[in-house]
Amino acid sequence: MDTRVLKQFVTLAECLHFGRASETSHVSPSALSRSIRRLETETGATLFERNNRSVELTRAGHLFLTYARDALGQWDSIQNLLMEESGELRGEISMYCSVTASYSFLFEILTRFRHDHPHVEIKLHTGDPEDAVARVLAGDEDISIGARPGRLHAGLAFKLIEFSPLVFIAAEGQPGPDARNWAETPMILSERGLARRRVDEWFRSLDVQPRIYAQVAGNEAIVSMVSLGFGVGVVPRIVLENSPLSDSVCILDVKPKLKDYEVGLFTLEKKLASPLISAFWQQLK
Amino acid sequence: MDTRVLKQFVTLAECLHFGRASETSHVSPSALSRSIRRLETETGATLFERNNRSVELTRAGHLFLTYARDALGQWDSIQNLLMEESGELRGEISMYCSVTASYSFLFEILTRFRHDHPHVEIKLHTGDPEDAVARVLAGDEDISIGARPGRLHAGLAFKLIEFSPLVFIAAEGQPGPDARNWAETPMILSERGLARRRVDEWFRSLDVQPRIYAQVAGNEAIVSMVSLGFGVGVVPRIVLENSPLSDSVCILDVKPKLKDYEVGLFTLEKKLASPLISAFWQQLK
DNA sequence: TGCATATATATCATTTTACGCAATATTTCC
DNA sequence: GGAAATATTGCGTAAAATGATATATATGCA
Repeated sequence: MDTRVLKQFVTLAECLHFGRASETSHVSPSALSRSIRRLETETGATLFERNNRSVELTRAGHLFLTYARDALGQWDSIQNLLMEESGELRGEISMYCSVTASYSFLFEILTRFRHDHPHVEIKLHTGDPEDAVARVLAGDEDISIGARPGRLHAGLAFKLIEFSPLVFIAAEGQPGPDARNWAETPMILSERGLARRRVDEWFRSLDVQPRIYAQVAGNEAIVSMVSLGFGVGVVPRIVLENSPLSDSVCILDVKPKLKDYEVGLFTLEKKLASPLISAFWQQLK
Repeated sequence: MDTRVLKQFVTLAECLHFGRASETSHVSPSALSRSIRRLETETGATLFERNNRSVELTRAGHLFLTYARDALGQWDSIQNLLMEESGELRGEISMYCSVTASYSFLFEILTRFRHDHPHVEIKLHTGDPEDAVARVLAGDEDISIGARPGRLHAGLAFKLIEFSPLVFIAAEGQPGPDARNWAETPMILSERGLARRRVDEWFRSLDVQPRIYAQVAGNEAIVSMVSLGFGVGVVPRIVLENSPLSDSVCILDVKPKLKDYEVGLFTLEKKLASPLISAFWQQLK
């Protein structure tokens, strides 16, 4: 069965933009354009009212969207049903995590999972772990790995893997923490996200205006810059433990300590109904 | 959307025979075999338990069959819904009738219908009109043309087009009916069907054992043989009216007359729910 | 047991279909 | 009025599906 066209249609109906929709669907814009056109000739209805500047669902398009969502849901259901029937899981899970995560615990998790369910394919995407929650919420990924934020978004499920202290690091051979003048220390920080918020708060509590040398995305980049002596950075300790540069930096004994990262898995609660996601989820712990 | 594979699956599930199923689906056996296999790898379940001698639905196959029927039904529904929405009919109707029917009233009917609904394709199959009812009942065709049988099968809808007398014909220049000795007249009759039953009954009422020269399928063949002087035949008059051989034969004034044929359209009552079939049906009258 | 038949599947050449890239046309914004 | 954005089309290529034929295997019958 060919569900791709239906998925493409739904994607386009949701973002109303051929370029973005084609990207999400992993096809070229021209291919998407032709798929939609084929669908339209096949149904005999115009599904999108579009000119070169805007895309809108027609009345018929709305009707078809309801159908498409339904049909895709039922296809999923029968897949799951047959899966249960055979007792063997099949399908695909998309994951998102940082490079560090993929090197450390993910490797072990995936090895075990692959052994138990050899027919489930894992599509792994790596990137800034600060996007972990957003990507799952947006539906871009089934599961992601990241740090638990203070408040969990409604409908979001979280499973703790381990605690990892958020530590200050400096290049090997820097002056000790007591001698440090924070207002003049060049800092290498995340552009955004949980780590950045915690550090900002930390400086506020000390009533110090930090001197920010660089704002970067991704913890690995922070370690690199710190090891080169550009300044002091803040990363989860687990990043250090998996970094080839860990010998070039040292952890500073800073007071007060930053709150530990709670590293774990995110997924949408509703996705736990899927046997695949559920199996992955259950296996942990 | 690709519904062909699902249709093929349902067909196979119903007849449990690759050869016949492939014929019904208008593909080669090898293509069907591969389609099913693809479906099986895709779902990860064995849908048919088969060796070179028998085909059976597995448990998973039954589940999938339910799904497939449902999915096809919903696809039909959305097609119909969009059709109503646009007010323009699209799709395909399969028809079955005799060559004579296609030459006579069908031409006019189709011309009109095609004008009103240019996007509806008519797949016309011709053959022995005695099969008209059976083919519709078997689901091979949406609509067929033939003579109304004495009792209408349950669920079968019939719409009268016109009455046509069932007449005895002989080659031009044969002796008149009064002089005829029925027991010795070579008869050219249908192998089976309504005409044959009526003729058999007619002979029985005369208490005569007919001398059957040939039994053929198709009224056109009867006219041919009669015109060549092989004997006396019985056909609906409409066949004569559309036959290039009509000048070579003459109608015998036989008593008692056979009951008129009620020529008309057949379809399944449930198919009248489809906008396409319904439109075709409504247009007549 | 062995041969003929039926029938699902594998092989291979061919046709059909889908795709991506680049070019095009059209709309909107400045 | 020009520039940027963006859906679409043409065209060459790659992939997929198909049909004809061959093959393997199971069944029935002598």
